[in-house]
Amino acid sequence: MLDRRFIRENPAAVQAAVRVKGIDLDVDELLGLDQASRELRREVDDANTRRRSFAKEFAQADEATRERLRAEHDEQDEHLQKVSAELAVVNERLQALLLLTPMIPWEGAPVGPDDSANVTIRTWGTKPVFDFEPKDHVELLESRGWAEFSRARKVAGERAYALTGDMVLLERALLSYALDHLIERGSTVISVPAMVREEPLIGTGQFPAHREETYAITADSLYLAGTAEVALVGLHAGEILDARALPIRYAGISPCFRREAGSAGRDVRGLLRVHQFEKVEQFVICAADDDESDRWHFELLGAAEHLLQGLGMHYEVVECATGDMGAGKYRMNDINTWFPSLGRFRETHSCSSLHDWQARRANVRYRDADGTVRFAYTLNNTAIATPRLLAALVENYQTAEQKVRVPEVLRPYLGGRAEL
RNA sequence: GGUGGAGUCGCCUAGUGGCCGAGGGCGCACGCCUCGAAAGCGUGUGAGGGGGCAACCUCUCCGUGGGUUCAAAUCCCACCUCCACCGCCA
Repeated sequence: MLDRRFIRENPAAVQAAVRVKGIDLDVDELLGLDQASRELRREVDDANTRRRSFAKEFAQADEATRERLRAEHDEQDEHLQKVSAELAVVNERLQALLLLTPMIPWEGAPVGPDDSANVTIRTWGTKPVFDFEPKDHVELLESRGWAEFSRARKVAGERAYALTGDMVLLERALLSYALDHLIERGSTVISVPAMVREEPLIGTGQFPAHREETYAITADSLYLAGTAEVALVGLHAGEILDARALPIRYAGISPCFRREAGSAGRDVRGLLRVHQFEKVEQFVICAADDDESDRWHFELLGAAEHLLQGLGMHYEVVECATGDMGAGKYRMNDINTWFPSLGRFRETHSCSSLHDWQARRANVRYRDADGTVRFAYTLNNTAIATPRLLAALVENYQTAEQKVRVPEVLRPYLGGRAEL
């Protein structure tokens, strides 16, 4: 969400952002509503001023005068009611449009409608070379008895899965590896609610634009969050933080739920796109400073790369295009990890800077050293999302004997085992 | 699921219809005092919006949303959260 004043003063920049991000938003309507809202507000304010002085007068009047005043009041009150109602209508529509306003993207972001316009900015490592016919993760897991797919789908429908035996341990190892590394880098580990209210979903930006991607628990007016980010933003919603408390750095772990409504029929096989997964998410709330935000962006990205390098996984980092990054993002870098079975990279991480777009929605502020209250900046990045990364891992580390070699960094979490 | 209590400007608190357009204390900031500090004294100290070149004027917010009233922190209704107890329970 953008600042109303900013929109008023920079309509062309907002228009441009709407265009390159492919947002369905009528900026002219927004500007008109902003103007109308301010005019009506002025009228309501004036009416309230009169109402208040009227009450004073009434309190001091004698009974006869009061009778006369009551009649006057009805007229005034009617006007106030009418204007207030008009203002409420305008504000409701205005707020709905404001929630759709996009962050102005970084000027270096490739302009394009979707991820086809993303640009690879570096790659790390090399493709694994196999002297046998490698299996994809589904074949491998099934042949080793490491997963249940059709049985799980009997229980929970399409995209459901159950990990078995060593796969459970390997997944847990991946998560532990990520948590331990993020602690070392200075984050606070935190496990957060996966069931959340509507407010934090609006706060992060999932709602209203992506409502259909979220599971609703209607009986309790709760939703299943698609990422720990929702709770992490929500934790500090409405707060005015002390500048000395910043940056706040979290490593949040939670189950994540996604309806994948927009991807129906795609990647239905295996573990690539599932409705329920586990994720360690990096999240930062920092001061409203572009340079500082950039530093954290690369710190988060660096942490994710470090984890992948430790695992010895071949990956590429891409600069995401304006149409791919989402409304709230200032800048987004995805990391795509190599999947031998696909013969290509596939998104496993996403690092985003949102500047104050998210903090403004969630009302996360801080008091600067000079006493000024500002909206904070927020950033987030995947550390480990599994089972997608787990699938990549087993595909990359499979042997001719259908075993899986364990990367050095994970062995401490698996009782020192070098092979599964 | 049930019963009872509570939610006020960072923290604690006063406030049961108009004097609240919210008082006090703590904390914090600045000043005086001091060689320096502490103590003491003094001054200031919530957020958001609108108008004005400006000093300034003005509106909204006492958990949230409605309602009653000329007038609501205060009365009524619903909800949220916290605390205590009862029931159930991994």
